[in-house]
Amino acid sequence: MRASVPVTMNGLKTACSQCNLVELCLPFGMSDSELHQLDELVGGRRKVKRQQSLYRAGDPFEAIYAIRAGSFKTDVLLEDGRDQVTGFQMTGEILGLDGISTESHSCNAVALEDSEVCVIPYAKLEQLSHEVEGLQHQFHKVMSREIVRDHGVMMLLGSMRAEERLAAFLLNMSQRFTARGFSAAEFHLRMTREEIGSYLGLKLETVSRAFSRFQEEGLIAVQQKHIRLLDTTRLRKLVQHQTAGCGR
Amino acid sequence: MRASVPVTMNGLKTACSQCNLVELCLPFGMSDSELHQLDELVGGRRKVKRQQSLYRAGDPFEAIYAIRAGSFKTDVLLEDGRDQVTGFQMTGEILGLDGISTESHSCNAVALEDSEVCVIPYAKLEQLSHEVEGLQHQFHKVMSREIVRDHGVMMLLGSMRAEERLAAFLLNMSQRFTARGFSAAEFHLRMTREEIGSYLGLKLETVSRAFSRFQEEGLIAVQQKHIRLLDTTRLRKLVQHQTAGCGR
DNA sequence: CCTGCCCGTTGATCCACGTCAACCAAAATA
DNA sequence: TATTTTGGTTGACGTGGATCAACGGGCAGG
Repeated sequence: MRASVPVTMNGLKTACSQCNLVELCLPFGMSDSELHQLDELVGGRRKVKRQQSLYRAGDPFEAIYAIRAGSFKTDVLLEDGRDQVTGFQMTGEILGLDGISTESHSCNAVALEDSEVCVIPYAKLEQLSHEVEGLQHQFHKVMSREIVRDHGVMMLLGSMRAEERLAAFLLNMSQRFTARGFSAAEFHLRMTREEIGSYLGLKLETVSRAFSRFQEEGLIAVQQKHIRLLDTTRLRKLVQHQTAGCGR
Repeated sequence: MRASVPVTMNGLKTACSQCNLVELCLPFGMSDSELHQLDELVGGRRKVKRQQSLYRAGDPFEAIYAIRAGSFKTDVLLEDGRDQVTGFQMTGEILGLDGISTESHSCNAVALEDSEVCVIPYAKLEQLSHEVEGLQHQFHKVMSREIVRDHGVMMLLGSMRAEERLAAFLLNMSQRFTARGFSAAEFHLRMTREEIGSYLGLKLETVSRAFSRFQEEGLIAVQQKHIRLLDTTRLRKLVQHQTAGCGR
């Protein structure tokens, strides 16, 4: 072991090569030597307290962010007050990609709990992409993944019914917790029913009712924000096919 | 004028520097000298007949495509047959970005009319991005724009009512036709009511009724797929605020 | 301990949109 | 020309989820 292990404190230099989130984050799949070249990438860290914004719609775009700890939601809002949660982000995921197109952010990123991010100055990313074979490609993959994910949400919003949407949401969360080494069957949601509803295009009451219904049916066990998945097979069936019969 | 102007035929080399869509397409904003470096970018052209696929979900990803002429829709489908149109694309717009993440396409791209695309081999794009200052950035912008667009659609699907969605759709089409030098107030839709409905998360009957209602109210004139916008101000108001009163 | 606030649950009612069905026009085919 | 097919419109009716409203539990602060 080396002496100079990066310390988790504001302002201190962060090294991707020393980070245990590397498997989930931007440098995923890069070689060891490439990884060391990336140690220049992160400009610093930033802590964001629960309910605070990492950035807001309209803010000038300067950097993208990799979540080191905690979780976020992103949302857009219309002048009339209506808003829409466009995504929930967990450790290792990248925030801020929306800002590249107009050089200013088009949504708000709000911490769902006390969190910390790595600040990746966009100019530095572009520059390093020229030098480090593999970074460019990896970054493209991250952006492309975001597009594919958004298409999935569009599918969900455009052609699924309430319970199908919630089932899809729960399975997605489960899968992402699993990827982070947590239990696939038992987890703690950091967002409120209203936020889930906004994301799924439903009212909070509908979300609550769907939770209750799933519980009645023995699909899950709900205790506040703590969720246990009891029958993922049936949950999966629910997403793709509708409860049963109905054929078409 | 030079003699060697590129000819619009299959297999013939296409040069971005000679293309009149440059303002709308990937090379937007690049300098003349950069533009000439891009003449290597396009691998060739491909004609796609109406109703035919440019690529299908699952196809291996090799290239992205710039639309030279015509228009496309992209859609995803669930095993149970439900499908969702995720977007409509016009000349100058880029198709295929979804394929980068998994190295295989995640949706279908279908021509809405006889169309032609420039094939941009992805490997060549990555390579040229290293050499041509500006191409990388421009490409990032294109991807980011797609993400922002998708968020807009999520907003629409998640928190707007039928007529608001259609109004937003019409205004968006108008704006894109304008950018291409066509009339802002009068245009021809290439897609069916069902495809519009799928995109907007509505049934075709609902789309049809909304068209009729807009016509009754003097907002638009509809004649089959030919649309004339008569009162864009009220259309815009409809999108953001709901018809009138109703407060919250 | 009590108090207040936020969040979630549940019930009753309403309505926007889906569903089902008939019909028609335009376009494709013969 | 008649004939089928495809896409669009319109009406009648049903329903999933929104809305409105009451209530309750967890938790922070006094």
